[in-house]
Amino acid sequence: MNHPSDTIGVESWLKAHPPLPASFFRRPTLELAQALLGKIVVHIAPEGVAAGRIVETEAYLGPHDKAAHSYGGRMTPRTRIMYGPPGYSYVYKIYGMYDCLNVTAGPEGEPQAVLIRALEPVFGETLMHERRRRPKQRKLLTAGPGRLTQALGITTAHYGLPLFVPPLYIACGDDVPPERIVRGKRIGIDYAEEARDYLWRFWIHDHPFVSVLPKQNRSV
DNA sequence: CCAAAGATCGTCT
DNA sequence: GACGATCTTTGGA
Repeated sequence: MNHPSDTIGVESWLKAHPPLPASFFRRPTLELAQALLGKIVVHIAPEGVAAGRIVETEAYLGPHDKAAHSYGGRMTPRTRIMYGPPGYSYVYKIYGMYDCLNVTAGPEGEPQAVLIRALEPVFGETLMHERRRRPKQRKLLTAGPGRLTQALGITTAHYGLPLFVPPLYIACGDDVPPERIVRGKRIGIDYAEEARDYLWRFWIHDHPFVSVLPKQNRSV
């Protein structure tokens, strides 16, 4: 299967989408979760380059957030990277079979992160299609945290990498204006008591690659 | 279209 | 030893 984006030279595409600076990540986590919308996740792998625009994120705010892996200040080999500086990859395995990509956030010592929940394919779609075992619906390539990591070839082997240098980085893309950002409750954390109601999920309004469309929406 | 169930293993208790 | 910041498949309406 061929795709128009594959005909663009890899080198010229990469040159047009350089990494954002480390300073980009240095802002309050709820702001970062929104600032990441429209930016592009790029992975340069041996088998090729794949990239997607971020259209959905969730913020996890550390020791006081019952839905966060770092709730209560838990410090384990898995959560360690969240205690470091912002802009690093926190990749974890979920349900034994899927990998989820997070961007560490907040200043050093504050174990916070932003989960990347959905992308819109922008480069290397043929490669993504292969990695995803050729789904029938294009949306199934990258709509969902487990799907997008599989499409981009991201695994727990990429744990702890800086996301402002190759081979895995966040590239400049669009700034999404506030009026196009919608917020709602986070997905799959019903056990988290009061934290289940926090509106810490953000997505681009009406975007076709958003993973789940909830009933209770609210503009930012 | 939706709900239910199974898959499968790293991580923490 | 239990469970999950998920996804796929299946079966019924």
